[in-house]
Amino acid sequence: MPLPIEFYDRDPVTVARELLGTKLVRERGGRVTSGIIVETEAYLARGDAACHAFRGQTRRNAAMFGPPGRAYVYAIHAHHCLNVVTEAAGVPSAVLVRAIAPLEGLALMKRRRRTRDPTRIGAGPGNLCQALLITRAHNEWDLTAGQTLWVSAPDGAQRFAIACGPRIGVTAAHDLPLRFVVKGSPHLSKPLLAAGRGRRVKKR
DNA sequence: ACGGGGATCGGCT
DNA sequence: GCCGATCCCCGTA
Repeated sequence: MPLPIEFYDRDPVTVARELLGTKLVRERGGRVTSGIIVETEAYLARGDAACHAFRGQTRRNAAMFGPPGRAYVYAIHAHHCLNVVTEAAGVPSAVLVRAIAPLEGLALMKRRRRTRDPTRIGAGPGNLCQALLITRAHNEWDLTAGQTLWVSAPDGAQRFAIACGPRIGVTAAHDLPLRFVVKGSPHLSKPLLAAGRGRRVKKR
């Protein structure tokens, strides 16, 4: 069962934390590939200079201004990144999915990624989109419909620790701990920075 | 029409 | 750490 719209219609920090351990599923031509989400980042509607919506709505970020539970997919260099849109329409927040632990369709994902190492298949937002064949064609896709691309609750109950730290690859608002990971997962895009070990701050 | 930059990745030093 | 690939999008004119 896909997660319902109510799951997404909450603040992005809550959604980012609760997405950990859920299953991201891609179906194509009767074949399923999927993975457990192990790393996310929240992008806030207000006061977050790193958020794509910070300077208002454009054609690129329009999905973030739409209803919750839709995909926001954007291209960067030769890669794609998948976000889930959070909060009500008009409140432009989202959660970036940064890493998955591969689950179903491992052989197919290995072929798409051109690697045999399972820990590198879904490690990174561009990499997981390559593994699951997610492209800009999925921008604004309704993730609650349970077709082609969706998120579902994990099959069984599981316990894990959540850790947080600064977001990857952003210079603005680097002090905010808006990156969330399943502690100790071998599938993370990068190790979590220890407290006090963030990006060097310019001295004066 | 043009120029610059980016929520990345992988390879190299 | 640094750099290049590679391309879409955005701001400016």
